Amino acid sequence: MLQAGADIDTSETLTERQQAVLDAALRLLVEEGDNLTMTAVARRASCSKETLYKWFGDRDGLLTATVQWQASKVRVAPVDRKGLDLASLTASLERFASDWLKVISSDTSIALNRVAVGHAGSGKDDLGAVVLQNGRFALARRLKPVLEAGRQAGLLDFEDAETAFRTFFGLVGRDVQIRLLLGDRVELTEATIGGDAVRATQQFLALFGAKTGRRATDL
Amino acid sequence: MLQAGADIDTSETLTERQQAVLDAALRLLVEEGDNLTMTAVARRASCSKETLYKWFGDRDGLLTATVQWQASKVRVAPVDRKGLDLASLTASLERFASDWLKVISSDTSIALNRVAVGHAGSGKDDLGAVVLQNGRFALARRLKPVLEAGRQAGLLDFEDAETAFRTFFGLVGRDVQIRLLLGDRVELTEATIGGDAVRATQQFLALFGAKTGRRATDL
DNA sequence: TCGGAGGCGTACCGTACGTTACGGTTCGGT
DNA sequence: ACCGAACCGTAACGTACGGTACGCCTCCGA
Repeated sequence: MLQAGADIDTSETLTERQQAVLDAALRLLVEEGDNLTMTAVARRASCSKETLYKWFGDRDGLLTATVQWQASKVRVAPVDRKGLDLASLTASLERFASDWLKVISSDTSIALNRVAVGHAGSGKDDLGAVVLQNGRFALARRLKPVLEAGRQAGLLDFEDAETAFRTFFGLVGRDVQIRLLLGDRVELTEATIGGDAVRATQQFLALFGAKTGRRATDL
Repeated sequence: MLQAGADIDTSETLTERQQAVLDAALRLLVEEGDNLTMTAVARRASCSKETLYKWFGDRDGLLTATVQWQASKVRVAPVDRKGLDLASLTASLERFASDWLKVISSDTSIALNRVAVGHAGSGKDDLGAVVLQNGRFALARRLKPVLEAGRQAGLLDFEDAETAFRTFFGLVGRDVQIRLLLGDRVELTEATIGGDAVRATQQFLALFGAKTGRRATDL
């Protein structure tokens, strides 16, 4: 399952300067992809290579630090589940879907996923694990409580929250992420994202909504 | 949309020997990922580097040739749509889902997608386009006629075949592909694949099936 | 005022790898 | 038997880049 300690805080023990360096590295990563050089990072960050190596060990260390730094920036607050009715549940789901689509279509997410996928092949570091933890698994951790609350409120009907989540994930993402990663220019405006969010939510409610007392299957 | 001439036949104008070389390169690609060297390919294929460069130009040429060679091997026959009823439609959809899951979880597919994703960042070649054409878009081309036939037979109800296909795609794949690409060890046995195939098909039919005259939304 | 720590810039080293060059060998055609 | 083309194996070249060493500057505490 590869959940091995990949979500350590790591947000602190980073001085201002180091964060600035990592931001520069991140920007460069978005522009250049995995073929960014230590020299380029040093130049962009206006620091010396020696400092890079002292702080981050080696190239892989810098990369993982960069990925974790970006991950630590997107921590969001959990949703409140008081007074849950169908409208608020729907709104929550739509918001999750919309946020998620915005994230995976952002330049930095695409760049980060690209390098992580590339590195996942020859397992020198665990960039893939880090990205997974702060991407797909973080989303699950945040969404599952909402789903459980919806079930307890009698609005949703499912047996396994994990399965329900994965279906929602599929309905929202569809082919978007792989197409973006492979370089396809998918047009994702605010409008289409919003439309996809409500569509996915409606489809999810059609499959797992409990109000009619009938559902498709959950197997 | 990036459909630019990426599905040229390219299956011929390849001598036996060249195909063997590409097979060796493919095997090496699965083992080593994108950090395979020309020397390694030459050694594995028992040919000289000079030959590699004469045949394929440069490293990128060899890589694209390899990807296209693999793509040309998976051409499958279209499904027959005579005598379509709910049972046969269901079977077709389940078969598509099952085949698709088997493909994306195969070692070679994962390796190919990894290098394509990696190369999609710095666009020197169009590996991403090739993979996309022979992956996601090829599946769409094969599945859409089935969906259309299902609609004409009064079994399915949707407005846009593309949208319906993308939903099916999402229901089948969910988070599997990105997790595999990122190095997560997803357990995909024959049994789970089969189960996922029927689950996705049932969910799809629940959303787009026309028999009850009611569908969720198609937006 | 001074000394040392931290950090910048840069030159340098070693190596891996893409690419080229070259001698030797096989093989089909004449 | 001979010629040339295709090809194998390998050596060699050039370069890019990861990693290190060093000189100099700045700042800060004593």
